Amino acid sequence: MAHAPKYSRLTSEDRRAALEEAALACMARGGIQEFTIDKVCKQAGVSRGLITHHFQSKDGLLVAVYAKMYAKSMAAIAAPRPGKPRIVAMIDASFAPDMFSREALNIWLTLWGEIANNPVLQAEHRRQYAGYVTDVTAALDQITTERALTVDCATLARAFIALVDGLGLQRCIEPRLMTPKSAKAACYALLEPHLGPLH
Amino acid sequence: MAHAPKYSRLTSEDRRAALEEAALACMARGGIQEFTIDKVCKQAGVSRGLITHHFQSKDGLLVAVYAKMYAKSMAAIAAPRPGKPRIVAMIDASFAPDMFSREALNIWLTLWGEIANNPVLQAEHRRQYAGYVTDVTAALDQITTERALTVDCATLARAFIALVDGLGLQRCIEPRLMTPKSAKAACYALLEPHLGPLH
DNA sequence: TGCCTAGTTATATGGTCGTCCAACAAGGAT
DNA sequence: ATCCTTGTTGGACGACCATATAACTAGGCA
Repeated sequence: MAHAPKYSRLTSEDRRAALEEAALACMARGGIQEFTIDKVCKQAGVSRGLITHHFQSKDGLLVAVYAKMYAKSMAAIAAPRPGKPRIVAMIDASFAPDMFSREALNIWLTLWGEIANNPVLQAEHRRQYAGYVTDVTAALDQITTERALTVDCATLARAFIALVDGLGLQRCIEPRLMTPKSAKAACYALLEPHLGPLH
Repeated sequence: MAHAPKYSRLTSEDRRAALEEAALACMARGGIQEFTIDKVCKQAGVSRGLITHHFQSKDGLLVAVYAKMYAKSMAAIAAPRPGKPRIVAMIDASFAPDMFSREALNIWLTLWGEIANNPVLQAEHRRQYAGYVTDVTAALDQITTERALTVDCATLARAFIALVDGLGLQRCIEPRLMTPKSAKAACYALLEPHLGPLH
């Protein structure tokens, strides 16, 4: 009788992805307090040593988690919606259930808190964030060129991003008081006076 | 020869205030990682047992710290500036050096992260936050009644608060890229299209 | 079938965490 | 000058933390 394997071996790539997802689940559940080696490994169903093996250190996992969260968000935001301006597609994506949930926003809030105090993560953030600003600016530029407006899109983009982050913060802290609908309305209240009607 | 005292005794009130200030200094320096009993007491120059004695638990200190930070901010925001509308005074205060510093904003970011995951602090937040929304709404109402405008001030207030928080978040993470000047400009870009010129 | 690589487990280690508690002493009251 | 309240000290305690390391084994390959 062949003995059943005590565990399954994954490729390095697959195991890394599984650990990153487990880490996201932990962060979503309880913020930085749940982001410990023990809890992430228990969440993933593996033993404690694997994080050191695949990510060298806890900071290494943290950077990978940030990169994964960033990639997910950018992919959702970049998805085009036929017939709609890019900025409208971005707004729709930003406040869709997957991204505007307490769980997802709790991950972002946790990561922000780490970025502010962890130099390693701060470096990773700098590397990624510029791309987001560029994308939003381009989406605003699309409108202003179509409509021959003279608006400082870079500045408006920074304000828009801050507003989206702030709305997410409030949603995370008190989901009942900040609905996707009112969040979207706040975005249009900022943009439409400068760009004209968007929807 | 009279022996020198080994330590000085403060009133319960004074010692509590000193410990709260020490906790704020720790949070400003390094977020939640620096907010430990050992580090706060070392910052205050007292021994470890005092926090339990004056606040019962670490959570008790956390709630007191939140209340103190909140009171400081509300006091700064509520200070009137002669000849200016209240909302302009609020904006000026929100982006003054004391409140728009990386240190102060790191405290807020830390507290937000805790509010999202700590039921005790969440309860304290609910108790305090409503007052802030009310104050901002009233400041906006002052303009709309003066100018006979029909604007949904409650909704605009929520958007304004989210924007201020988001601007603070960006300032905390990358102080160089978010100056007080550009932050104020973002606020006026949101409000003035709905209220008319404010400054 | 047997080997070998590399993914995985499990334990050890030294440090830090929050809380508890008994002893101590400062400084006002008498 | 002595007492007493209460603010304060500092060590004990068990739990948990991140990391290092040695032993184990799954599964591909020859």
